[in-house]
Amino acid sequence: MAANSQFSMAVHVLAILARYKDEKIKSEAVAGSVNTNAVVIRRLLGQLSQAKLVESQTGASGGTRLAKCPNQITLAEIYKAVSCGEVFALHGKSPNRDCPIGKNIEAVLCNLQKEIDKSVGEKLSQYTLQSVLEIIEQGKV
Amino acid sequence: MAANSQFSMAVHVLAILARYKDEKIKSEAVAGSVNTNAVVIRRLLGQLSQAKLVESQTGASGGTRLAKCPNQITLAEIYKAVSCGEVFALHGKSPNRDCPIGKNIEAVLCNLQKEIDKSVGEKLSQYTLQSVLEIIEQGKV
DNA sequence: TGAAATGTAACTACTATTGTTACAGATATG
DNA sequence: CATATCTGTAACAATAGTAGTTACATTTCA
Repeated sequence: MAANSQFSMAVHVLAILARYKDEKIKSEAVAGSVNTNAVVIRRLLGQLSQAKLVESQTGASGGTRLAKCPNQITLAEIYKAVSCGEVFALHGKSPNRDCPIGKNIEAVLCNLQKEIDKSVGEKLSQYTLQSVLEIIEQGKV
Repeated sequence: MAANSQFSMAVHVLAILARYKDEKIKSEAVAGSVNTNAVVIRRLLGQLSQAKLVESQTGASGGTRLAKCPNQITLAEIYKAVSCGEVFALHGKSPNRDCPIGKNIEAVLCNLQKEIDKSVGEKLSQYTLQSVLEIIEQGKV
């Protein structure tokens, strides 16, 4: 259970907030749907809050709600907010610069990485939270 | 150093094999360029061998060479061969099916995951090992 | 036969994620 | 104002995946 599922959880959490967007939702309630611990949810909400996607209120009768309309939040923003990192990682250690390949491979891979990330971002921006919610509520995929 | 850099290493390794494609290269030599241990390279070559991208020969004067021409190997094949997994992971625990969102979110995310993976695959198939090698050898990116 | 190479198992070290407990701080409400 | 309630966050354990390393069986050439 070490694979990064923050994006999945984030979409789940935001879909709940979108579904009940006139209410402030408690982290405990969200945790019940996601089936995890409330602290895990609050950690995630912290990232989404920094990205200005949600607003939280502390204290009694506090909770969290969306900071923007569901149709103004794209999946790309969510992905970026939880910074899942890159699709693939570069070398841990630097390649040997005495080798003609090792000398230049990093720059090439780095550019490729950017290109892939951009491509993922473009695909994800085709969906808004609203559109995802609608698909979920229709119950058909 | 826990991030998955197998794809990066695989491209590096295959670029070397492509650069010297008339010779059998020893894992020790490849490890020298990648700046890692020869066993790490052999593990990687094992995956590439299963994907029929390389051929290895055991024994004295053994080594590894490409099983196909560099212009017949796309980065998508390489990515698939080292199975970096998906761009994002689904929930670890199953969501609560008593919640209208939790009930359907998995199917939606699963479909989205497939779509993103397909999009990455399409982008990666735009590049062949040959084209990457040329970029590397030009020394400019 | 022996040297040299791959293939692979086993182990350690490191890192990231998740889950959990604990508690400080904020706030609505009686 | 006092208290119950909720968020924010620190600290720690458990789990798992990657990389690095050692060791050794197996294969093959000379």
